[in-house]
Amino acid sequence: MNNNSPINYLPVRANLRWNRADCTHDEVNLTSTLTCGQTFRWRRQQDGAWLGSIGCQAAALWQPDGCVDHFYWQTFPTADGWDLIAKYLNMGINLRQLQHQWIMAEPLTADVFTQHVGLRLLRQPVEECLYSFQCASCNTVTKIERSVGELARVYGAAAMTPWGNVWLFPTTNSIAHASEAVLRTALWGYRAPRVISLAKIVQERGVGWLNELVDLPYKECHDALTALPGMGAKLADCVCLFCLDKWGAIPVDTHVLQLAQRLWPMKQTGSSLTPRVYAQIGDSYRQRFGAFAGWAQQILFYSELRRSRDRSVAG
DNA sequence: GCTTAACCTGGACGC
DNA sequence: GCGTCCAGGTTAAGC
Repeated sequence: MNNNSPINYLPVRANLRWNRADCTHDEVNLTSTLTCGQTFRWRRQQDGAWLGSIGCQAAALWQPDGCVDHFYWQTFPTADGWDLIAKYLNMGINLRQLQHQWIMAEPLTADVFTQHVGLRLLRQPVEECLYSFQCASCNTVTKIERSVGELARVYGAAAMTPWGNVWLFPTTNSIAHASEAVLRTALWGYRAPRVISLAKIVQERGVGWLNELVDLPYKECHDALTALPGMGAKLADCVCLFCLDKWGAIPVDTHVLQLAQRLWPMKQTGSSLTPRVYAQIGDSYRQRFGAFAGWAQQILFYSELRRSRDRSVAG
């Protein structure tokens, strides 16, 4: 059975009791949401369940193929952690209404938004996002997934689930004490010393410092993050957008740059992603899509990522 | 303020 | 089988 097969029977596991979540006004497409490049550690099991972790809990999610108005969930080891799931999936944000506004504002993107209904932005634990994206530089999504998975397997704690152990993301303390040699063998390469140094600095300031960034305005939050070693504008925007509720943040990478240049050619922008071009691209998204521009950007990014994958498969 | 090179590594691709 | 290129970036040096 491959992972693309339609699986429309709720997985049955010993001692597992699924909870159902109805989401009439805040649709969810689990597959696109968990594979759109904002997180790297959710794995689809053979029975169709998605298995991953959120902070210090493991979680299982399941949804019939093609369905976006409900899904099933459970958490481990503490069962029935709906608050955790709801916060993680940003339930309460009316995505359909947003997409309607985006299409009205930018009809060129209508096809993309109607193809990807239910792709939601996650609200991830800051530590996982901060350290995972350290691995993204000059890398492929497949290799980032492997590297981050190895980091968790070696330095994370295990949580038991009916599918077996799930490795929780390591704490700042664990990463600060990690071995550079071990991380290098886990495909982190030259990024290994960077992530360890970053963890040491966060450890000195206290992890609370990271979480308190959510209270700052976007600009101050971004400046605080880019002041950290190894954190450029793009990674800081990833953390702002995926963890700290800065929904107007636009992480501009090669894909986002190409997409913007194709959709909205700008006289000034060159092919290099200089700070000026970076700011121009971000502004062009915010002008079109408003306060939730980061949500719109993620859907457009996912579409561009799939386009680029399809091109490479087609040769 | 812009460009360039260095930093790791494995998969894809051409030969 | 082998060589080359490229991939969600950051940083520092040189111009």
